[in-house]
Amino acid sequence: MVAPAVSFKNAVVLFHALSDETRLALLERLKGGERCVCELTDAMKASQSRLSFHLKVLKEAGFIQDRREGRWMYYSLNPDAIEELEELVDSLKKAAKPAVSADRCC
Amino acid sequence: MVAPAVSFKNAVVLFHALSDETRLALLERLKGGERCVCELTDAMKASQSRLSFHLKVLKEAGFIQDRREGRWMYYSLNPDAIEELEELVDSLKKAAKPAVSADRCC
DNA sequence: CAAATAGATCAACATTTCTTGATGGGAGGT
DNA sequence: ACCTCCCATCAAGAAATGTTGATCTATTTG
Repeated sequence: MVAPAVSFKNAVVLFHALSDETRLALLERLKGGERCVCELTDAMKASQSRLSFHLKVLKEAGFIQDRREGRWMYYSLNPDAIEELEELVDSLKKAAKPAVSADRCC
Repeated sequence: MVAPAVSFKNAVVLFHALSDETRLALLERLKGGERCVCELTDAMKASQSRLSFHLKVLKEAGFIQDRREGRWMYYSLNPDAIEELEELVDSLKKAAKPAVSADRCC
């Protein structure tokens, strides 16, 4: 048994999290290391609640983690999710037979 | 010059195309080789116009190609797009410095 | 040419996602 | 205790996506 074939649900969550410019920009920032929300709102010119929303999407998809320190929240990348993503993309690559057209259709 | 940093647009299109169960299922099918639309509508139980819509999204993102043969349209995977996707995921991986927290924020 | 078939496209509606501004909660500072 | 700051959350509206059924186009067949 390799893949349930009907559980793309998780993949959908991952890809959806990446299907937004603001969120990709956030990840790009976080590649430089852990950042607190205020730094992020400054850097990208986005309202606080807007960023909070996107950070939540990224967090729920598993791409980032948060850590509280006093009144600041620090966000950082979670390497595990990126690995999971790699595996997904990898499995996409494994096409059975590139050009073999099915015998007959309709 | 490596990346414009403000042109995640293409990445967004790619990831968005993958952020849907129906579309992932379509790609999965196409991994078995070229398929005509009628085969796909049969296999996945989806209305013709719905599939047509999703195939269009995948095509515009570059993941699949179509080829006409008589009155049938055959769709197949486009390896180039998958490679492009791999590069994107790869660039996500290249975090500058994992844990180096920024000095001070707010 | 007419009828039939495969599939794209369109318009209307439903659903989801994003944005904004307001409110709330936890942590420090005084 | 009170005020302030950082941030999450909520509610309402705006915008983007997906669905459905109908129509249109291209192609083949008679």
